[in-house]
Amino acid sequence: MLGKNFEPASFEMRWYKAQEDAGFFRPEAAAKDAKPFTIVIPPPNVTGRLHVGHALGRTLEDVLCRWRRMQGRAVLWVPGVDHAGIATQMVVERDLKERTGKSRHDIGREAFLVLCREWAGARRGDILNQIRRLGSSCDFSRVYYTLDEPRSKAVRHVFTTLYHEGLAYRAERMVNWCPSCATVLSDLEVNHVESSGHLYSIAYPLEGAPGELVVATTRPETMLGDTALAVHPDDERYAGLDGKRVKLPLTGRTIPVISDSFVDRQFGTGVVKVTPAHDPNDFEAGKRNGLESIVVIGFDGKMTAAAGAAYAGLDRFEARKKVLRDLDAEGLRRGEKSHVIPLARCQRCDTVVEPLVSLQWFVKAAPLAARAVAATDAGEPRFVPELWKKTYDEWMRNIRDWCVSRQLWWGHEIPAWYCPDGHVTVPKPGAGDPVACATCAAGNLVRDPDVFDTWFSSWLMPLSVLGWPEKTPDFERFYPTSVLVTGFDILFFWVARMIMAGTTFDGRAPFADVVLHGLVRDEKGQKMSKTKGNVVDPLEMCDEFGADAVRFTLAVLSGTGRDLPFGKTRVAGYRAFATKVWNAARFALQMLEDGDGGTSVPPHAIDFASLGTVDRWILARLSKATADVNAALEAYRFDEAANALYQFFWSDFCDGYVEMVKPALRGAEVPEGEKEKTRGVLTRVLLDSLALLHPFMPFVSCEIREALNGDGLRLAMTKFPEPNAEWKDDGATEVIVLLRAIVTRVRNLRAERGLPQTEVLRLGIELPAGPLSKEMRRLVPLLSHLARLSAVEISSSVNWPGAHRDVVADAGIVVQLPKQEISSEDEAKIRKEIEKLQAEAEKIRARLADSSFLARAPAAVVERTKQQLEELSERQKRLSGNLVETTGE
RNA sequence: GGGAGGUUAGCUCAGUGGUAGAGCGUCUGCUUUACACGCAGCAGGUCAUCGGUUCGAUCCCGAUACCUCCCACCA
Repeated sequence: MLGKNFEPASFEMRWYKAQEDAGFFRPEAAAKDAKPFTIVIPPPNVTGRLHVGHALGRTLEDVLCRWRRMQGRAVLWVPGVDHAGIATQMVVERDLKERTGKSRHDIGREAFLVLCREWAGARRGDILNQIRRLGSSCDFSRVYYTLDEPRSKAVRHVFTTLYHEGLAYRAERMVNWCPSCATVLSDLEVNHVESSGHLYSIAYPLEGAPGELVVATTRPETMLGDTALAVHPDDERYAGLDGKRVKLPLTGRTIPVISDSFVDRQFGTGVVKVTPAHDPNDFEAGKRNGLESIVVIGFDGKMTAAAGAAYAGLDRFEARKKVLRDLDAEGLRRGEKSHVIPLARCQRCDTVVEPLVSLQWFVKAAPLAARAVAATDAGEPRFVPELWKKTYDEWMRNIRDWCVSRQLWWGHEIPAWYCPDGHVTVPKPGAGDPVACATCAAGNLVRDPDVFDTWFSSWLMPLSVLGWPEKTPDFERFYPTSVLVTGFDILFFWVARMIMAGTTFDGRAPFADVVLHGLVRDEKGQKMSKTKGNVVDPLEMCDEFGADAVRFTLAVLSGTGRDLPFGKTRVAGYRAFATKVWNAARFALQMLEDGDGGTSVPPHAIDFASLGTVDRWILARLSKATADVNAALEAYRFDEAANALYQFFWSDFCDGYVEMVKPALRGAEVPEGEKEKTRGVLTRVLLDSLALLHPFMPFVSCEIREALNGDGLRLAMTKFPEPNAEWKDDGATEVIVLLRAIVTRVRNLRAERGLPQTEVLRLGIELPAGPLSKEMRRLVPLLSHLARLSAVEISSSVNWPGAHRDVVADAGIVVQLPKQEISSEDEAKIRKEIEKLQAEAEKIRARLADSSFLARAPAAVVERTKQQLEELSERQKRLSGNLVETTGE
């Protein structure tokens, strides 16, 4: 029996545990020869707490997994956790500092790694339990961790393979350096933010001649490392300057003027200062022109000794101020103006990234991208929604090499060794650590102190999670995976790279489909952020409204564009739906009890043809809803599936069927056999609805089913409903639709005329003789009950003088109202309605008078248009009649 | 600078080449023995603007305006 109040917290976790304990979440629960369905969870960071973005992804994945599982597939949904290199290291470092005041350098690498391992170990279970709280049916016997042994093997295998194929290389390049994180970053980890800055004009006096060259720069502090000025070769303003020298202010050095076509003559003065050590453009220009490179900013973001004694040790931004002051003092400033500059900032700590030259490991991306694009062009994987393929293609086309080394301690160590002479030794795939240099056979090798970018383990995910490069049984059976569900924000970081890895190392795309969902925002559409204080905690929402409601809400919202406006009021709205389901079940239980004193369930076998109209109608609707839900899920339209369910259950089942069936179930005069049949249908519709609902609401569906037939647990493994071709009855549908429309019109009329809802009326329905009229006549008692009618007359024409006349669908209706006179207000309303109908009719008449319309439009459309006109005219005529008669005009 | 997307009811958004939809909200009635997290009903939209294609356009095409987002080493 279900309690009067719907309290999800009282049963949700109980059902989760029962399902997990029963082993349902393991693929072994399915038949041996079942077709696999595989999803790998995008691993949340160990340091993190589950946020709404995760909740969305896990919900959509769980809907798919539970749905496929009910269809009999061998579902493997692998959960996992990411070691999150830089994020974890920073958290542990901060914690260490707070506790002991020490830095990681104070305690050393080994001791620090111990702390990281402890930290991650302590956190790992939390995030997994948070995933459980949502109801996610992952196979927790197969949890992966991106820094565990199998994953390390895969990482090493991939890197060594790439190296020996010439696709991984070590090079000195200008890279993105974060002085605060003290590591290099890949291009993707840098955000370009437009910010207002200044463009400063600085004079460089000519050497050995009067005059000066004025350059415009946004970074005056780098001038200390200038090794040339550059002008465009075709710029007449500066013709003949090539080869001359200028004095570099503040340094005492002189530098040459060179010509190079990379200079934009339109920008600034057309003269560019060249700082090969601190600007990517200048780095290239320096190489082209054989210029010296002077490093004046160090990896700590402070000026180096090479910047001169006056500046050494100064922070780069302090140095900028001092350079400007000093230039002022020397009278070499030539003005400044505001200038919008795209500043590169560290994604993690927001520090301004410094372009610096450094020796790092890179992966040659173009060949990998080519393989990936070849696969996606062939539809492997398919993008959902498709438009993301464009973005992906665009990025792939312009892909640049991936810097994969990081100057961190926490992560996968790079399997590269160096001998005293600096030769690089990378073992062959599958080989152990080298003992001697591959080039010179020297013995004392030193391992590269750096670790890999976290994404360098993530991009192997579907492969490594299933045991690759070993040919494990799981890999053989479950790879490639079925679908990847994730946010579009990591399309490049992760999705694109996984496709590259899959197509390169295995030859197949790692998943058949990739579903990219939007980003969850707050209810007003604002981005959630701690500083704004608008962060919604999905776990708190689960506690307050139930995980079922949270999941349903996320599923419904997932269809909307790029943003999902999520918040309390919305979740509360869908909790109301869960409550509705709960109460409908309580009603059904009462009805079933009334039958023979216990909650026995009538046999499932339903003899469709022998059923009453209402029963046939709801089964037809159920079949349709079932088809819609299945089709929507096939297309990853979670919103459509959820809405179809919501609409069917609430409008058709509760508001329609249940209300129509009450008199039949309660009426003393109804034969027990009929009641029994209806109880059978009621039960069947409810059970099927629970099954349809289960992927979205895996808890309340079980709880109710348990009360209904004592078999709640098995719901997770019950066959997912299929549309039933036999449950189709257009006649029943037509008459019920008409009946409901008539009921609405009568109720509406009462409200319009200010009659109490309890006022009993007489109704005439004008229908031509035929099956519809016959069916309707059979439903008179039901109609009378629903619309509160004292008498109903059905015939091809009903002539009740003074009665109100109207049209509903194809039927004319005639209502005897107690008050003949209508208020002026109502009269105005009717007149307005008539005017609307007239205008509409005019438009249609014009269309029908148009010879080209008649000639070119399909016959069916013309026919329908004519019908429309008739209906409009009929309704207009009837409504007008009401006015004439009642006002005596 | 390059690219993608958006503009539909008060709000958040679906949607279709042939008389505009949902949820929430507003309003009006209702203790109708499953449910006020409810029932019943009403109201509310020249589908951003201007052109074009079409018998017909909210939907297709082009332009404009405004808004988002992504990518990008030009001082």
